[in-house]
Amino acid sequence: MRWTKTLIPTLKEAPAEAEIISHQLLLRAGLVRKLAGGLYTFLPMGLRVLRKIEAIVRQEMDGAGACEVLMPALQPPEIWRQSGRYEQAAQVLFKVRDSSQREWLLGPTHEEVITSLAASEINSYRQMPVTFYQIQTKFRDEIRPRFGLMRAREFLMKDAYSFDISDEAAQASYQKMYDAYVRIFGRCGLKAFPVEADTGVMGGKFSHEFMVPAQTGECEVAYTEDGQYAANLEKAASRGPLTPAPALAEQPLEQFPTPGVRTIEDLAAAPYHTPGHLQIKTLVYLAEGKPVLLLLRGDDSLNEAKAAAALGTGVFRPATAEEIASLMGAHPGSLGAVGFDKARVLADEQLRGASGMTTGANVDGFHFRHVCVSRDIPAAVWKDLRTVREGEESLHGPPLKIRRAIEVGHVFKLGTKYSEAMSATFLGVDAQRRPLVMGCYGMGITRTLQAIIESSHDQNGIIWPIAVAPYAVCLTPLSASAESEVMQVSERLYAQLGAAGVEVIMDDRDERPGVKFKDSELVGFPLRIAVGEKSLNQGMVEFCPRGGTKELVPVDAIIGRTLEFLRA
RNA sequence: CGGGCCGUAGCGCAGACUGGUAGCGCGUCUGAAUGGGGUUCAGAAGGUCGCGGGUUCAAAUCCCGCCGGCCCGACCA
Repeated sequence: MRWTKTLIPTLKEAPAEAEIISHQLLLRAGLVRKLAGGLYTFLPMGLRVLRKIEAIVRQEMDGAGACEVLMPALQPPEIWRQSGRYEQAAQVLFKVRDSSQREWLLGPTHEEVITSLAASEINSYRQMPVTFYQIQTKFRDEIRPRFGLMRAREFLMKDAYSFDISDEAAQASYQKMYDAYVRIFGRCGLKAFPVEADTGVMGGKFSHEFMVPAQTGECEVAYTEDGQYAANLEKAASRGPLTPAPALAEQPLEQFPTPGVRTIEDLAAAPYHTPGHLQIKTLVYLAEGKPVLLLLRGDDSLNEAKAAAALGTGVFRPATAEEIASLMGAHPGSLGAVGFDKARVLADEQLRGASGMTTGANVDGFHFRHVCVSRDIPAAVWKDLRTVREGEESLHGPPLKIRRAIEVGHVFKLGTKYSEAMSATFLGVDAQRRPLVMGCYGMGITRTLQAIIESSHDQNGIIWPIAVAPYAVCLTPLSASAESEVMQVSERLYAQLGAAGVEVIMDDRDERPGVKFKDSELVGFPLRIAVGEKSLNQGMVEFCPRGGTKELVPVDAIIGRTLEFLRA
């Protein structure tokens, strides 16, 4: 490819809309352009990278025994009603109507479609195990598209779905995909690591997310340095807070006035001097419309993913101030569960056995002290509700650390959630009809592209791993005039590199060397071969690996040197 | 959906408070010089100042409404 024949609109300055470095570089290097919030056009360089990632994914999926299909992006709402996700996922579903006002959905994912396919086509245990995958544009009505391709409304995703006759067999399919993911991210030059994850709206038994460490990531991961444990913060568990819950001698419950106290901090300050870990925090939520109290230690914070699991539903929200007042008879700041029986009470495990605690008296301006949780709040059901904190002991001992990361893949062991809902069954060896046992395996292709940039760049631009670079080599003649020796040698090298199977782009623009150097580094080609008069006079051209050191190589040795570099 | 900020040339921004002929840098085009790290000089093109209404002799500027964008939060398969 010749630079003048393609479109690489590089930018000196980063557009104001780009907050994080990878988003800025996507735009500055001319990989994509925004059409509207969360909608991007892929320009030639960006598209080539996307295709490279896709090719790696296809190779590894095929290698893992999966077979490719392509499913419609437009889907009938009926199958989403069948699976129960029409309401569950309503917030992210794009809905459209055809000319006769019939409703359709733009698929955010394809469990329903593949399950309905499996329901009709897979009938016997002889047809399994089988795994299908597809690479498709998916749509999500994101509340807030953000960070370029990281959180877009339309994005490219690889999804795979496995079907098995039993849990054990499904586990094997899951493991194959898990292994394939490790290889895919490795080939993309990403240090992605698996973490235990919450299954969320997908449902299912358990799941792993593949995370790329990045300060700008939207996820938080708790892990131990020995590599034995890593989990999404939504899921992470520990042995509990560093300051243990008190187990003081029981004393009679005592109400005392606390005028003006609204927060945990207020009560921790003078004149009360009751630190957060000696307080009980009372949160009022509405789960599927019904009130429920969630109790935590004063210094702990609620983990909503765990709350969803404890409540058995994802449909819940904090109660409003008015709802709280009418239910409790008191306002936030003075709430408590002592003697309360008008709603379910879920208490965090850390409160089990706690005594000598302080909590709101459910009367504005008053609190209770000497609360013994088991004695005074007997209705409480114990659940894990808290978010772990850095430094706490992990379940196997070493302290937890927390870091931010980008989620690039998510694999789920689904079980029979979808197959049961959609009557996808098969006949086993014993002639018994059973639901298919499923797994699903998502990978954000466009997000992976951006994650590579986020984790591989310097102050001059992107540094593409060879495996996904738009072109492996940027051939850079430092003169554009066709008669010059520089250009003639460049043309010859261009032809020879092409013949040797090297993906090469020649910067044939009539630009000054500085401009060409800056652009090739911004776009991030792994290798630049500069042909200039100075070195050519000594029979040399310049071999400049991106981010490495320049060396002079004789003209007739450069093809060999290049092939050697690309193989390494 | 709540809170905050912003919409002026392709991009980045000034002008607004204090109303009075639309500006700067980058980019683009022309010419010249230059020719190994975003070079220099001269010239040019390019703007319904987001949209609608109001106040005023006069609105990019003040007021009201709408639309769009960004940030924080809620949400996130």
